[in-house]
Amino acid sequence: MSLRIALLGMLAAGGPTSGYDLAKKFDGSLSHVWPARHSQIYPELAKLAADGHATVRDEGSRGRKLYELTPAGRDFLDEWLRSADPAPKVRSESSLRLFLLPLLPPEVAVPLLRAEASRYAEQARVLAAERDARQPPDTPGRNGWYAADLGVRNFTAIRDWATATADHIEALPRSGMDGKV
Amino acid sequence: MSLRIALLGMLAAGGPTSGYDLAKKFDGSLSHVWPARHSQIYPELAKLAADGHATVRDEGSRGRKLYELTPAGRDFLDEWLRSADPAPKVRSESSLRLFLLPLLPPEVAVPLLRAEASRYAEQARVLAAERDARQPPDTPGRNGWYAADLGVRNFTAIRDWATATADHIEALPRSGMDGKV
DNA sequence: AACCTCATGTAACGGGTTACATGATTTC
DNA sequence: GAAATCATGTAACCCGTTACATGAGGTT
Repeated sequence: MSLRIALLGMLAAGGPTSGYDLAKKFDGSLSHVWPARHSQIYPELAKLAADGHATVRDEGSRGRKLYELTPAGRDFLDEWLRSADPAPKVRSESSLRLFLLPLLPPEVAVPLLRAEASRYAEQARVLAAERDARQPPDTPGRNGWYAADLGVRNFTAIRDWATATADHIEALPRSGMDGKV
Repeated sequence: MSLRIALLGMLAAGGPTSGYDLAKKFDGSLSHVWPARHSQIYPELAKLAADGHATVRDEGSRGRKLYELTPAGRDFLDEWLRSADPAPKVRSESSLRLFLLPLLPPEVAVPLLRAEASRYAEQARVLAAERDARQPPDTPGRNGWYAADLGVRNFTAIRDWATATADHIEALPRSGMDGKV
């Protein structure tokens, strides 16, 4: 379901869009939330059209197809957004790694945590620049300012955790057990 | 790969464990990072044993099998933790929803954002209590304090975003366009 | 005896990734 | 005219979810 929602959302936010351009969004801002490849996007767009949630508005050059959201698609999207799933699923390989890094011996874990901290700081910096390039929206939902702001806050929180955790491990008295077990 | 890593990590952190008990962890703290069901865990544990990354140390009553990490499994885990993937994948249905909420008309979006803010505040509160019940570890990697702390920071960041976004939308001058487009 | 929890497994299906495949247009 | 980019699609495989299935041991 989520891929469908993400596609409808992009069509709602950006107007008529081709599969090719949607794929670029899924490789950019959306990649931090719900990544997808063109091989998945094209078939899903076809299903969207079959279900009446989108229509092909134009066929441009090179076989380019512009998909447009239908009222039914918009309703479907709105309904999904209104009804909160109490236990939505998260699957994050990066958090899994952060989760487990403290298992390594301190002299290995600390530098890795510091490296992660600066990677996330950098990602936050880049996203913040993107966010600030767009000015804060005066029509809500337009132009992805809020989405970028969410990303910045997430990256910053992770950077803070990595720094605090590295500091904390570093401050521990050395034991002989090397963090094994 | 990630399921395997998560299993090895849990075996590294908790010593010999049964599939049944591992499944409970994947339903608890790990559910925010890498959820998994027993139907996926049991076959993967069998593969782990087949690949020499874990062994069945004991068979208890009721067919209970205690899996133990082997040195090869530990090496495999360490190697994975040391080598950072520059673009690790995240898939989060909840963030997707937050991402798209500002598409709704302000009078709908603002209450939903406030509801999300209090849900995340509550989640942060619960996790913080769990974290503080365990004291900060004096052996790194033990007892999941760092993991819980990461969760708290994430939830808090999202709550802050939802609040700030609701405030921001609320402060906008009313336009006639209802956030559609 | 009935019921609950512990404990492990399998099978069918759906969603996602990687790789394969093709052709049109633009740029050098 | 060669190469890069635009643009769409399909197929095989892997991973994850839901549902089905079974039995042991403890509780009332």
